Amino acid sequence: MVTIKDIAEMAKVSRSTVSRVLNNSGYVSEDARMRVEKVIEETKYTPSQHAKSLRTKKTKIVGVILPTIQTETSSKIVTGLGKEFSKLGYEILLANTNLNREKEMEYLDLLKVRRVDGIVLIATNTEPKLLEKINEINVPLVMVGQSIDGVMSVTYDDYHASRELTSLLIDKGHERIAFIGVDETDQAVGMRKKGFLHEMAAHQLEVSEAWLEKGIFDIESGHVAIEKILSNSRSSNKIPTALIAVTDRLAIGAISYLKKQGIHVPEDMAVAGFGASEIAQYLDPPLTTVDFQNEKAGEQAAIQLINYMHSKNHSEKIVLDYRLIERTSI
Amino acid sequence: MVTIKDIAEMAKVSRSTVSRVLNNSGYVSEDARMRVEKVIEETKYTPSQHAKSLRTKKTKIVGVILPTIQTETSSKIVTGLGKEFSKLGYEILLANTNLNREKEMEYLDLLKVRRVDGIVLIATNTEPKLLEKINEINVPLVMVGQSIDGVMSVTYDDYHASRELTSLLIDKGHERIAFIGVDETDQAVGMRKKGFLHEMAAHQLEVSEAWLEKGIFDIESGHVAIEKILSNSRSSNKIPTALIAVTDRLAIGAISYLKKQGIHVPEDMAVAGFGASEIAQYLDPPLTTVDFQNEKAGEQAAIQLINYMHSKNHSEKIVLDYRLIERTSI
DNA sequence: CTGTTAGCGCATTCAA
DNA sequence: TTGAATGCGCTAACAG
Repeated sequence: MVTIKDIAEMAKVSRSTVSRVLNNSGYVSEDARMRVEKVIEETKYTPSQHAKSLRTKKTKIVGVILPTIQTETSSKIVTGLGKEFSKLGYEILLANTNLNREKEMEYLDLLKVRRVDGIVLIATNTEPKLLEKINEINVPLVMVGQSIDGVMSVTYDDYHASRELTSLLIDKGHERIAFIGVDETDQAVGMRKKGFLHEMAAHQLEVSEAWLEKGIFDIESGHVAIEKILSNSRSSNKIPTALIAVTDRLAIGAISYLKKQGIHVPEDMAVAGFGASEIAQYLDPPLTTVDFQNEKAGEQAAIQLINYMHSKNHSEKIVLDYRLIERTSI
Repeated sequence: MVTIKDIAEMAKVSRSTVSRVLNNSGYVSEDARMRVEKVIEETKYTPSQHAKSLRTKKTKIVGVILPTIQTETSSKIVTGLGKEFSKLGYEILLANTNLNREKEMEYLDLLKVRRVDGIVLIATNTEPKLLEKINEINVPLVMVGQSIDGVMSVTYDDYHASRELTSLLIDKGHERIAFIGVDETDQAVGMRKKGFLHEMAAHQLEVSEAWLEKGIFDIESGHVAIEKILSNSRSSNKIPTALIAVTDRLAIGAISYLKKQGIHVPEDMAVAGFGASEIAQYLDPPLTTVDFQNEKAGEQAAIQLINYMHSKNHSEKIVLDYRLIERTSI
């Protein structure tokens, strides 16, 4: 591999001069610059970013830890991150935990070893051990989707979005509303449940335990959850007339089951989700959902991290706006 | 930042010894090892991968260039790649071109600058300029989804999958089949069209130009394409009874339009796609599609690249099997 | 405007 | 079993 030394010799200048033309820094005579550029062109020389990083202490790499890349949420966030980071010449080192929480910790260490300039953590929990590790590695870090005290973050307004969605359903005359949530260690998504419960309470509407189920983040579990809800509530004869699922995928799974059972959406049961997945509008019926602007979240997180790394002004916590998308599934 | 030198001093040994315990190489007395490990633990020392790379000429990073992360195809491939690479301690540097072809070239250079050990290119074209650049940078590289002579690759059997799908439709009595393709520079997807045309020809079935349209890789353009096909063919009174779209998303867009027009699927028009997207089975009606096993493609590509990098046996070209998934949309 | 020098953090001879 | 010395490829004073 050809190095800066080779270029220097071939162009009959010193390595410093080559470095100068490489980085456009300091004075270089037109003559010298030309010679150097010519040699670089001829040899197809590409400087080693590693050697450079070793000197400058900047890698221009940011690590992105995520639970899975196979959701629209994650991929949109990553797209947003990429847009902003690439503007400044940062590249993304991907750390996919595949929903394995221990790996979240491992990757934090690993990214430190890689000397990334910063880390974006698309987290699924807010356990104390996580905060501990974050402090230990001492690398600029921003969380997306979850929030911990003392850590920069970009989050969604899950709570109010959920209240508003619930309110919308109530306005439409629904009094028995079912809810499919997820594991409670996900605090952010937990706020969707809280918002739902509060809004119901605010309207003096009771929520039966029979209407509350949990799924994981796939379509199939939406299917399973609504099945349980129906069987739970059939005995009490209090069958819900509406359903809120914390993700579009859960909602899709639920709708699929309902259709198979001959239960019409929205006539027999209104259904709404969260996430504004691309597919939502093409479903039959089109799905009511909440747009959390994931791509924008990614962009904001990138900007926030960049500002921090460059010690510019940066906000500690950013809470993004949401947008209710009402469609005919309710 | 604490370095190997600090550790050496604190443990009262030389840097070489620290290096030895770090890499488990050479002889180290139990006593010395203990002291070093203790200090490492206390100081939370993490060795710099950059300095290490500079010496060893190995970065343990592979670059992945892709057109967009926001498709199931890409994200599944990346998941597959991640699985295999992480087993060997390789990390993934993500290079998202956002469908910008010039960036494909730029990233090839950039990854060279980063001294990645290898590159996975999820390509959308096979232009000569691309091959030129690949040869120029001279970094181990494997393509996924497309194939060029002299470049390692993992591809799908687009051609036969398409023929088989077409054949299935013909068996079901369809004689007028429409086809939504994409830009022809995508050779791989182009084979799906070729397979379709060949199978039709093999059955002496004519294909009207009016039934051939193109979309891009989103749902909306499926919508638009089928609209055109219908208006094209209405005049000739040869309205197709079936439709093949080269991706599930195109098919979904088409179905959405058909439903709005009161055209029933599959009674009035059978519809099939490619890609086996997760959503396909939950559609109404469930979509017939072709599973190309993208995650496996990612795994295979990773294995292939790793073998090449370690100069083990590796196959030049891998063609993956497909699986036809027949559902009630046809 | 340019070259000399030093050193980033580490692995790897070579001697001891 | 250990340490001293060297250099990976580059940037950044500093002196000229």
